[in-house]
Amino acid sequence: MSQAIDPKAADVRSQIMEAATHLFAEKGYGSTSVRELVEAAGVTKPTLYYYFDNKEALFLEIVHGHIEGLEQLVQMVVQSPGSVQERLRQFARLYVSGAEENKDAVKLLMTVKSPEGDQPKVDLMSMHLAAIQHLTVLFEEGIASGELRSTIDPQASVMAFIGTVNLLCAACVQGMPVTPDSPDKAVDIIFFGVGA
Amino acid sequence: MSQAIDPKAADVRSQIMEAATHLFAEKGYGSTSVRELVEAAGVTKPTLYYYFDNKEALFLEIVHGHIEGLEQLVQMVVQSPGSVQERLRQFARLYVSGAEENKDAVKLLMTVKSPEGDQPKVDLMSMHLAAIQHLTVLFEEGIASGELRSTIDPQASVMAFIGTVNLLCAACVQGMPVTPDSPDKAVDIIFFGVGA
Amino acid sequence: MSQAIDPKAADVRSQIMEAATHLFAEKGYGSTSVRELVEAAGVTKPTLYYYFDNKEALFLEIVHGHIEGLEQLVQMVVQSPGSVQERLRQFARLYVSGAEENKDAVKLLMTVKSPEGDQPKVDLMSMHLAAIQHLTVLFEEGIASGELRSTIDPQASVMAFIGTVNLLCAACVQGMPVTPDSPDKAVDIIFFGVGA
Amino acid sequence: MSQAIDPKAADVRSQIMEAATHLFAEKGYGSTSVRELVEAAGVTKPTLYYYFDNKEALFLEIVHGHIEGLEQLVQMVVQSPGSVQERLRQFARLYVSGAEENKDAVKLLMTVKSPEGDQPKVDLMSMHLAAIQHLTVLFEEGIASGELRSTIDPQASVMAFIGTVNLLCAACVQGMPVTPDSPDKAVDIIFFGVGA
DNA sequence: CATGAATGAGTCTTCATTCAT
DNA sequence: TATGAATGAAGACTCATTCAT
Repeated sequence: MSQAIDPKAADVRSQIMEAATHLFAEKGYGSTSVRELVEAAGVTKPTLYYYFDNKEALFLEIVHGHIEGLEQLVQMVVQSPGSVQERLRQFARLYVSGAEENKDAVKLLMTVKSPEGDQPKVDLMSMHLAAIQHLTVLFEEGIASGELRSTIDPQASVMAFIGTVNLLCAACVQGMPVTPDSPDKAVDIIFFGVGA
Repeated sequence: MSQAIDPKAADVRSQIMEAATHLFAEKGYGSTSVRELVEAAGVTKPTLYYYFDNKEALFLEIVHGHIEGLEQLVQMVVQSPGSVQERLRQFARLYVSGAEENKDAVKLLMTVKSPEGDQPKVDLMSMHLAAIQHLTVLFEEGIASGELRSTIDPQASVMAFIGTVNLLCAACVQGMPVTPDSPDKAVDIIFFGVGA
Repeated sequence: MSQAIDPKAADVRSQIMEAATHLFAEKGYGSTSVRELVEAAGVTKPTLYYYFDNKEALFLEIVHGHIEGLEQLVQMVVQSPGSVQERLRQFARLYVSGAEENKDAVKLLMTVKSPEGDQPKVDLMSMHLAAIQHLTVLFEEGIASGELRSTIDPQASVMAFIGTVNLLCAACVQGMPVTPDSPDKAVDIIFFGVGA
Repeated sequence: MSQAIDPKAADVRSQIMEAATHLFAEKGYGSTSVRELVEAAGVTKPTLYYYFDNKEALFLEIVHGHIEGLEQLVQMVVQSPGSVQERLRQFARLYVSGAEENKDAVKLLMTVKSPEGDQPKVDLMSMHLAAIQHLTVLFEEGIASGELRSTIDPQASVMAFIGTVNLLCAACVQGMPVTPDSPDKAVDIIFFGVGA
C-alpha cells in the first residue's frame, strides 16, 4: 500500500519493548512471565515471538540498549574538554539526572548486576570494567597534569567515584530524596575529602 | 542415651539454610526452585516444609539473619572508641573482609536490593536508612570534634562512604581482585579526597 | 475451507465438560483431580486451563448449567395449563425421567447439597428456595380453586412433594428399580394420602 | 496405678471423634485433612494413628455409630405399640428433633449419600433398604388392619414418607426455619393427602 | 503479520502415613 | 502412651514455546 516503512509494525516492536522494560525493571527477568509481557503490551504471544526470538533475546536487546547509552555517556565525558573535576561533575550530574528520568532503566540494570540463574548472563561486568578503564584514564590524566594528588591509586579512586554516584542513583530510584546538588556534593567529597 | 548432642538431627534446619543461602545467592529467589533447594540440602520436600512455612519464610529467615549481622557491625563500629577515621577504617576492613569470607551473603543481599516481583519484599531500605543514620551520627561527631571539615554534608558523606565500600564488596564478590589494602585506600580517598 | 463447522476443534470445551460432569458426579469435586479430568477428556492440563479459569470455574459452569435446566423445568410446569394434579404429575414424570436419562447430573447436584469445604459453595439452597416458592404458588392456586384442601400448609405440601420425588430420583440414580409409574404413585400418595 | 479404666485414654479417643465428626460434617471426608483433624482435636498425628487404623477407619467408626442410632430409631418405632399414624408421627418427630439437636451427624450422613471416590464406600444404601423394609412392614400392617388404604403401594408410600421427613431434616440442617409442628404437618400430608 | 489453541515440563505446596525414640 | 521428624506421591496451577491457519 505504501512505500514508507509501516509505522505500525515499528510501533508494535517498541510497544513490546517499553512494556518489557517496565516489567523487567519492576519484577526482574525470571519473575516476569511472557503472559504478563504480552498482556502489558497489548499483543498476543505469537506476535511477541514474531518480533523477538524469545524472552531472553527481548531482555538482552533492552539491556544492551541501555548499556550502550551508558557507555556513550562515559566516553563522551572522558573525551570532552575541561578539567577532570569539571568532567566528573558533569558525569555525575548527567548520570543521576538520567537515572531520575529513567528509573526503569536503572532498576533493570540493577537486576542485571545480580544474575539469577536462568537470567541471561549479561556481560555487565565487562561494561563496568570498560567504564572503569575509561575513567581510570581520566584520573591518570589528572594526576599527570597535577590536578589530582599523585599519591592516589587511580583505580581505587574510580571505584570510589562510581560507587558513590551509583548509590546516589540507587537511592533516587528507590524513592529516597535526592536534591539537585547531590551529584555536586558527591564530587566535592571525592575531590576534597571529608577530613579537616 | 549419649550425652553428646546429636549433631545430625539438630542440624537439618541449618543444612537447609546453608544450601538455600548458596542457591539464593547464586540464582536469586525467583529462579531457585524448591526442588533444587531440597536436592542441594539432601532432604525431601516435606522435610523442608516441616521446618519452614514456605519458600518465602526460608528466604526471609536467611536474609534477616544477615541483615542483623550487618546492623550489629554498624552499631559496634559506631560505639567503639577512637577517631572517626579509625572507626571508618575498621568498618571498611571488617565489611570487606566479611564480604570476602561470606560471598554468598553479599550476593544474597545484592539480589534483595532489586526485588523481583514474587520475591518477598525485604525492607532492606529501612535497614540501609538505619545504617545511614547511625553513620551520620558518627560523621556529625567528627564535625563537632573538628576531625572533619565543617562544610561537608554529613548525609552525603555517609552515602559516599557506603557507596564506595559497597562497590568494593561487589567487585570482590564478582571475582575482581581486591587487595588487602583496598579498604584503606577507599577510606583515604573519602578522607583526603583525590584533589591535589 | 469447508463450510461445515469443524466439530472437533469447537468441541474441546464440551469434551472437557462432559468428562468433568461424569467424574465430578462419580467422585465429587474435592476428590476429582485435574489430572483425572484431563486424562478422561483426552486433553492436556494447559488446555483445560485455557478454557476454564480453574477447577472451580469448570465445576461451577457445569453445575449452574444443570441448575438452570431444573429451574426451567419448574417454571415450565408452573406456567403450563391444566389442573394442579396434572401439572404435578407432569413435573414428577419429567423430573424422574430426566434423572434417569442424566444420572450424572443428579449425582452432581446431590454432591452439591453437602458442600465439602473446598468445594465451591454453590447457592443451591437459593435455587431450592426459588423452586419451592414457585411450587408454593401452584399449591396456593389449587387451594384457591378448591382443588386442594384448604387446611393444608402450602409450603409443607411443597416440601413433601419435592422430598418425595427427590428420593425417587436418588433411588433411581443409585440403582434401585424405579418403574415408570413410580412418579404417578408418588403424586397419588401426596394427593390422596395413605390413610383409609 | 489404677484398676479403673484410664479415663484419659478414653477421652482422647472421643475427643478425636468429636472433632472429626464436626470436620467431616462441615467439609466432607475427602476435603478434611489429617492435619486439620489432629489440630482440631489437640493431639498429634501419631496419636490419632494409635487410636485409629487410618483416616478411613475413623470415618467409618463415626458414620456407623450414627447409622446404628438411626436403625435403632426405626426399629423402636416399628415395634412400639399404637396406630400406624401415631408411630409414623412419633418417628417423624424424633427424626427431625434428632436432626436439629445433632446437625453434624445429619450433615455427615448427607455427605455419605454421595460417595466421593476415595471416600470409603459406606453401605448406606443397604441401611436405607433395611429401613425401608422395616417401614414397609409397618405400612403393610396398616393396610391389613384397615388403617391405610388398600390401594396404595406400600413401598412407594414408604419412599414418600422418608423423602418428606428427609427433606425436612435437610432443610433444618441448612438453616431453613423448621417449626415444631413441621413433622406433624408432614405426616398429615402423607396421611390425608393434599387433595380436596 | 497475527492468532487461537495446544503442549511438556515445571512451579510451590500438601497429602496420608510411618518411622525411631 | 505418645511424639518430633521424615517421606513418596500427588495436589492445583503456570511456564516459555510452537503449531496450523
